[in-house]
Amino acid sequence: MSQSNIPATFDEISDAMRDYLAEIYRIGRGQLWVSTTLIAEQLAVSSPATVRMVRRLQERGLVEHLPYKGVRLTPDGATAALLAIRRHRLAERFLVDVLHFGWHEVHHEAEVMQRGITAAIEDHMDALMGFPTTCPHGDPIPSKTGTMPLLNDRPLTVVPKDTAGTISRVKTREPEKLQYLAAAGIIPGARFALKNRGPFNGPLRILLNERDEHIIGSELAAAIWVACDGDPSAKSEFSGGEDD
Amino acid sequence: MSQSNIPATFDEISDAMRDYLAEIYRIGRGQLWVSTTLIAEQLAVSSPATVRMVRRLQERGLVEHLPYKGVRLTPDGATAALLAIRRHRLAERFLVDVLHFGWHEVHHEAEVMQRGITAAIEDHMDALMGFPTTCPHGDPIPSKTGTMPLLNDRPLTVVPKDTAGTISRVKTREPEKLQYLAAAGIIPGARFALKNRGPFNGPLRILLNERDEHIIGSELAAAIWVACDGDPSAKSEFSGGEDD
DNA sequence: TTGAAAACTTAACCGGGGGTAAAATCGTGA
DNA sequence: TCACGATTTTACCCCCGGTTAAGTTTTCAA
Repeated sequence: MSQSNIPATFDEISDAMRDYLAEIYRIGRGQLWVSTTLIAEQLAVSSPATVRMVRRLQERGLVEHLPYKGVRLTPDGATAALLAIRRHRLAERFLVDVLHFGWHEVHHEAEVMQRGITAAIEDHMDALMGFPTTCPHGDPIPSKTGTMPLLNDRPLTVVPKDTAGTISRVKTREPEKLQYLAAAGIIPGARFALKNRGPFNGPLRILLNERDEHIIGSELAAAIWVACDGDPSAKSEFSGGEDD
Repeated sequence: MSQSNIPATFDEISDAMRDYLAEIYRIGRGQLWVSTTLIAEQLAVSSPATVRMVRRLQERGLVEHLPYKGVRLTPDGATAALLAIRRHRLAERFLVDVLHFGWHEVHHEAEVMQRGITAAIEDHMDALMGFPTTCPHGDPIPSKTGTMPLLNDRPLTVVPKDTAGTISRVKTREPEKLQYLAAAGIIPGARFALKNRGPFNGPLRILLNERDEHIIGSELAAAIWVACDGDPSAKSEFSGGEDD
């Protein structure tokens, strides 16, 4: 019963509510208590707006709120959040694959585009693209039933020297960084091998696709997440993702 | 100056305002005085809601309102209306050509989809489809500068016997009719020749694409608009279109 | 331990967009 | 010409989602 009314909830709430839920999921990875002020900052609205919205979401049973402590998604809230994130990531994928946008410009466009996606349009987009499993930046696309595939990946910055694997995600929204990375070929799916690591968070030297060598500063490296060869391919505590 | 601020106006108004402007254009073909009650009926809202919106649009210089007489678009209002209609018809075309919807189901979907179209997305969609000039039902798509191409066509019901030409538009939103017509091949672009006309608004007999014969009742025929061979190819007082 | 700063919430207000009920106006037939 | 019915507008109400200003509560450092 809780299973069957899940899509109903999603359709009955406003775009703004979906935005808040998705942001709460993003910040707290679907589980943690999240501060209202942080939500407000991320959504670029005032704190009072957030507090009032949190109360509305609580009345609908989508979040729990402990005043002065934080907000946490209920199971229903998490499902709604995941369906919202699904639309966003599908939209990003669509903008890149079908409408030929650059991956650095899709975040904002997708935010607007989301509002124009009905269930039917979502299904047609999904089918046209062959049921993609990730957004252009590598973040997994939640299923239609509201479950998030888990990736077992980590930031390049914590990978030991002489490890090889595959670029899994690029966790930044900054267009300049995204453009630079795309030009360098550092995109999800590319093969990498970590050759060297400078001291004190120094630059990393990687071999890309067994061909090109790149030197990457730590700021950029922190945005690059990778799946290392030999690691099991699921279950990660970083599953939620910071972007999108 | 009035030319250059036209897109600015369009971006500064709400989705609801665009809906009202498009509806006023549709009813009055961009020129006539339109009753607030009629607008309300078409948009399925109350009269007071319409009157209040008309006041807002007037404050922005997009309509003129003579109380108890009616509403008329200003040049700026007409331009904004045409840009809204452009988005709607592009969305319909996109849903049919790219997302493989049936033409009978796109009207409502396009209404929602409109809200998610930015200027950039509009341009990419337009280019991907090769800059289409009509929506799937044959209505012309206004240009980016807000001008409506004129079609010189008329309802099949007023065409004389033994005339040949091309189906130009199908002016109905009823899914059943649209499905029937599509199955019969009566779609914009198809060739027709009017063979016979029954008395007293009786059924019409047409030859389609020089191959198939169809008998069409007057109700259906009223929805079929055609361009007859030999007619000049522009300038029509029916230019605005009743649907979409 | 306590008091100031920071974090968070409440209160009060605004505009957009929807509704109903009642008043105003228009047009027309007696 | 005048009164009645239909059309249209005004007056008030609702909720949503945003704001700033003014409290609370918590935290942290002296």
